[in-house]
Amino acid sequence: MFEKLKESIHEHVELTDEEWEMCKKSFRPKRMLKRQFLLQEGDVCRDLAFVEKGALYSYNVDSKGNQHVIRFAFEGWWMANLESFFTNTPTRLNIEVLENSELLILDKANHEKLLDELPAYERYHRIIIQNAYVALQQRVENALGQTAEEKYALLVELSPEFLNRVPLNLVASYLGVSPETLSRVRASFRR
Amino acid sequence: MFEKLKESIHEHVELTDEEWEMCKKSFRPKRMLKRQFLLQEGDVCRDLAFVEKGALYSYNVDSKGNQHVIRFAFEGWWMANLESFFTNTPTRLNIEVLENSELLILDKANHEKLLDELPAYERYHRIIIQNAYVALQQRVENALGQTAEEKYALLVELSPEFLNRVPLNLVASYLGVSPETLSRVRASFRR
DNA sequence: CTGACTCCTTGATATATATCAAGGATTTTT
DNA sequence: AAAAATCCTTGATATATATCAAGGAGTCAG
Repeated sequence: MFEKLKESIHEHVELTDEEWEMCKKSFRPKRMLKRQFLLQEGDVCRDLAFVEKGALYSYNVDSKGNQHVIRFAFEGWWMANLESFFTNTPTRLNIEVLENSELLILDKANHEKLLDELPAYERYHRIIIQNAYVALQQRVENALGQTAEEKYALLVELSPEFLNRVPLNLVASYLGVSPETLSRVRASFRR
Repeated sequence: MFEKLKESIHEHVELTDEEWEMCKKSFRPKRMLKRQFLLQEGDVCRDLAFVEKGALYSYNVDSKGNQHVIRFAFEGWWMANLESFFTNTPTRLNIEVLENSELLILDKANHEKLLDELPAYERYHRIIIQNAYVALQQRVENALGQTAEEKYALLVELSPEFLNRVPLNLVASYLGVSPETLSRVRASFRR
């Protein structure tokens, strides 16, 4: 139930057994079904979610009602809307369950307690957020000035796992192209 | 010479006078002129740069030779390529000086020393990177599914200071539109 | 098992933006 | 002071992609 979390933490920092126990106790397991919302637009994000099993995605809805996927999260990944979480403001993003999932939920009070009491957790969290920043910057780099075909080629190269687990209309949205355009690009790749 | 840095740190954490002295000593002041490179594609990024005065921007160059601006940095901001910095791999980004600048340079060894020896610095750095992540995510949200006009409107609302200090061809690049399109959008805003 | 729903693709057409070209104003360099 | 370079805008044309429409295959719910 905490395997992936333990693995993730140990990949970056070392915890004593007591520290690990304290850490574990701070999380609340939560099972969610496909299509359920972890977070909805207008709410304040009060938790960080770690994905033990399953998949989530975050998206916003524009003024015309179109969804735009910001991010996916699979096993071993964290998901939240950090802006809302840190500033206590209503979120503009929705977080929805893509596959039935087992999550570990860390609320703000426990997060801050761990930051105060476990220096290793502060370091772990800094590293996680650094890595998230780097991934997001790569996403920006891969989008600017690229054609739909170039975007798809980069996705195939860097994150082929998306294509196995995510419906293509969500992949298209994540890339910033229409589902029809993505279909045409995929067809041209098969030639 | 360290005013903005002190201000930035004190905005988030408290340092004793000794801690501040230790911190100050870790930075190396550097003056740079407009058009000089702080970092060039292919090099490994070995420093973090804090902007005391002036402006920088980072960009990549695509296969057709077009520049795509990823980020600007003004007084009080940090600039680096974090991917290269953390992984010791050659950078795909260039960092160039937009206005004559006074920078405070923190190399990796000093950065890690501060992380190890000053818990307040680790906390400060975590907060800085969190804020950077939030800003970058907002950039992604403001780009997906938006027309050129919507992108410009959001920029005017959220970062009007860019328009005062940055040539419009770089603003256009940052927004992912051509300079001509940006001109047309601006003309329609004046009506 | 059947009907409803979801997912994906393809064709036809519309459109937002890129590209190419040109010129004027301002700034920088000599 | 003059020449060169940079910055910005506008006009004309090209094109990548969106949009609308339709249909087939697979999955899910009843």
